[in-house]
Amino acid sequence: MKDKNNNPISEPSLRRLPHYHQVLKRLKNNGEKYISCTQIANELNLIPIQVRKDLNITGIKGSPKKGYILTKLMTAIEKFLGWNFVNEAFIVGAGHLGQALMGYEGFSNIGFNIVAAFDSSKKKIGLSINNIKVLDIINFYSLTKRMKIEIGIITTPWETAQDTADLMVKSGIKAIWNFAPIKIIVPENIIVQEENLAASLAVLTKKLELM
Amino acid sequence: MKDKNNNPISEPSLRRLPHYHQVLKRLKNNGEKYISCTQIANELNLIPIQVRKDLNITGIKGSPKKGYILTKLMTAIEKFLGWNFVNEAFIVGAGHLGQALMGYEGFSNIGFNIVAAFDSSKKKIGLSINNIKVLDIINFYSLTKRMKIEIGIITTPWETAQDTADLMVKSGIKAIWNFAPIKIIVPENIIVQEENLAASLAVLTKKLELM
DNA sequence: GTGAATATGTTATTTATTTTACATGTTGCT
DNA sequence: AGCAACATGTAAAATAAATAACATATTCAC
Repeated sequence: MKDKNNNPISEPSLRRLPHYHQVLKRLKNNGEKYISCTQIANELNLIPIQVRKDLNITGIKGSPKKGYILTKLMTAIEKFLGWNFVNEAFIVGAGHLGQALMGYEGFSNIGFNIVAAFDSSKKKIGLSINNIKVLDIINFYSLTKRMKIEIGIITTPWETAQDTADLMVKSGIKAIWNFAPIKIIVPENIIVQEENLAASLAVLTKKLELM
Repeated sequence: MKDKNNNPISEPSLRRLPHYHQVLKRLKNNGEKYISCTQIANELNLIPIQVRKDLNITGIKGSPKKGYILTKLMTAIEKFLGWNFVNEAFIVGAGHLGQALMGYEGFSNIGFNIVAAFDSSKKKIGLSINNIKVLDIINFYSLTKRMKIEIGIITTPWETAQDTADLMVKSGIKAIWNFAPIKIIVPENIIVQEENLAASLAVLTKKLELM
């Protein structure tokens, strides 16, 4: 991945940035003003150089011997990750997992907002979870178009996940966050982030077995 | 990562195996007997050579011109991933997300079983979700020891995630699946699988921004 | 039967990521 | 003021993963 200035951004680095931010938040409450890569690395069991390289992609500059100004660093990460403005999303599938995401308080801190949920089940339609209304899936297309929503979350059963993805693409969704346990196939200009529990579990149990 | 015979197993390969299995399941219902890497690759928008190399770590042998016997391949993946015997886990934190995991039907297909849940809130203790009882966290230590549970799932708020991890380590848990949005720190002989929504979202929104 | 087509399996190359090494710049102490 | 300590930033090396190239084997068509 390349940013606007053609500097490379590696996906692993991107994934680590929220961790750094979380550590900084804690250290800020301790009253620290400056923070060094070494300190962050110690907190997270990483090595300082990796932290330094990761932070470097946000454009932050530190001072030798002192490190980074904590608040400036936090702001740099927030800005780089786009947490300072809100990304709106629709979620399809108001089952257990969908409701868990709707109820997740942490999203507001990272500029993410689930605007509405959609389901096809009469039992779900009309519910309101954490102030997010569950609407009839029938309305997904028109509402997505009208509100220009660009992010779709799939929390349906696997049987309907691909159909949901197709609907999302047709409706103008540009990025899909897929929690269903199948890999969805979409045109290559659509961004997909797969969140597959079976995959994670495969890694965990294999490591356990080989211990 | 190395297997028992010192062959390398890459984590990305491991994560892709469940996807292959899911495709095979579908194709089996179509009545296919043989399946080639090319077909699997087409289904998943991958390239044949990657599929072939991934399948190779399971030890499966295919026939030139025909491919792999579908059922044998499925069995090989299942065996390699340990889906043929059951991994038991305890979950701590019976909130939205914890309940979503307890209610997730897909785990039984992949040899995973959440035996019991634990929480400290009087409101949660005593509940039963999908036949999984929510017990008092007070009993976690003794029950883990007695039942020799090796996998712990953390779905608590971030404030108590590290304490929960410490409790798990003290109780003899060997592998932790962490859904709390902080990186937990554990002794290096403990396996940790982090499931961080903010990290995934960072990747998704950054790609969207740079589109 | 013979050869073209196709799929596997192995080896080599390229690319991506992590780690190491080193040079530069500040601070704070004497 | 000068020097030691330490942290940043950049360049280079090592490792890991993805991709490409090639050789081998088997089926199917003629």
